[in-house]
Amino acid sequence: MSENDVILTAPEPALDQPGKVYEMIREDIISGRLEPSARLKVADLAAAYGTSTNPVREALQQLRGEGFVVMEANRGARVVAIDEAFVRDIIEIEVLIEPALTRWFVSIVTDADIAELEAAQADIEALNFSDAQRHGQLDTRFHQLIYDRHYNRHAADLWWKHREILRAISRRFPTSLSRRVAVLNEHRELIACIRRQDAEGAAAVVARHVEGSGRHIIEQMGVAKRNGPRKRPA
Amino acid sequence: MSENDVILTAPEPALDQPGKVYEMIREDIISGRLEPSARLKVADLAAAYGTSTNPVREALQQLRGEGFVVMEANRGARVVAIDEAFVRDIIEIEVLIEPALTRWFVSIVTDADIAELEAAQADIEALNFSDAQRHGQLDTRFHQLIYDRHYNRHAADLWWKHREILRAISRRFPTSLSRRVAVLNEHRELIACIRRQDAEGAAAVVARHVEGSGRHIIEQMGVAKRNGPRKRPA
DNA sequence: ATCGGATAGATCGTACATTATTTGTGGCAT
DNA sequence: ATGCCACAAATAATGTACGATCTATCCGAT
Repeated sequence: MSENDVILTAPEPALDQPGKVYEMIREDIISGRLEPSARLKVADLAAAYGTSTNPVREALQQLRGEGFVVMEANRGARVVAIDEAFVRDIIEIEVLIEPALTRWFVSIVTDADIAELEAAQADIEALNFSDAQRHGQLDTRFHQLIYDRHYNRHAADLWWKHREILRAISRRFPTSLSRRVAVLNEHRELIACIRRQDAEGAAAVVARHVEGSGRHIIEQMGVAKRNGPRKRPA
Repeated sequence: MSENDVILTAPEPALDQPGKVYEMIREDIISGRLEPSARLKVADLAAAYGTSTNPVREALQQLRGEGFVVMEANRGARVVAIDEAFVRDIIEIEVLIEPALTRWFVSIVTDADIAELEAAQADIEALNFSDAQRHGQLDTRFHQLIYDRHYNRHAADLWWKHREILRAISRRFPTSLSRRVAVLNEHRELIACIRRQDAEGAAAVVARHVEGSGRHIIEQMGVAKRNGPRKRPA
């Protein structure tokens, strides 16, 4: 087994429903069980997921189309390599899209929406950073409340895809205390802007929020690299 | 054969190279030979392209990941349906991305780049609308000169994908004279802004350019619809 | 050090089994 | 006679198996 082969060992529970291989591989990429740049051999994956090679190949093709997997002719598939440039590219796009989605949300927001946002934010604050995983879920939910309302499904889906990628990356690194505090403050600011119908203000906060999130991830990636490439957290 | 089945008849030349089925189907979608919402039966496609079902299935999965094809479980694949909302969604994203890409281009542009842009524009004007197909190619090339220089491959690739989709749609409708004149003017304005290092001006022109293009396509779609759905141009 | 064969693995093809959906049919009750 | 439900056949997607072929990579012989 070479340096970065597939590392799935547990033969996951057999699947019955069609199309599930795709979801399982996708989930394993997003959750980090399949590391960036890990080689994806169809035979190994088929064995790991308890299917034949054909569904695996189709799943990989779909993931390729979505950008989660890169394939070279006759050289097989790999999980997409994630470096600083990759994160920066995605963040730059989000800095454009998220403020636009937010601006529109402000124009249609209801009291009930704001109440939901505040409830989500309260959940986050109640958690108080005790569980990074759960925190990520709640944070995603907070923003989802805003973006899922938008009529532009393409933009919302794009956000979601980027979000999942970033979540996969973030999971591999710790979130600094200062960043976590900033997240809470920015959320509060955002709610305040929305409440007073300040679309531009909300958009500006979101832009700052996304950019800060990206900068933090890139910094953490740099730290990890300087500490030497490692397979597992020390 | 039901109302909207696959309409490819000519068995295209046999393919030898791997991965070509994908490109051929993609090209047939983009070129309009496979109409929006056309059903894509793997057996038919396999016959049409002279291969077996397996490569076709994988190609469809990849196209699904890229958004050119939609699939329902156990119900097969269709070319993505294209309506006004679809175009509007894509255009809204491009209105955000293209100005950003342009802004950066202005900051790194060289005299040689400007010369290339002017040459491309001269080609377009020399053509003088005599060939709509060729015009589209040249127009794409013009913008590609700007966007391909950008370091953000994600954003540039996204533009390219959207561009191909829009090209597929545009091909089905005529471009009005007034729109064609506007395109030329906007290109000239854009070059002027770039030449004087006016990043904001260039971004504004591009935003207007994209929005105008989108509006025109949507209008043409509306016209076509009011004239009654038709399979072939009268 | 370079060449050439051996091997691993990807790609593609064929054939067939399984499963889901659609469609058609017939009986039954109203 | 009309409408509705159950069941069966047809259609097509999905999954399995296996073999052929091609490419890249590794390794040993020159």
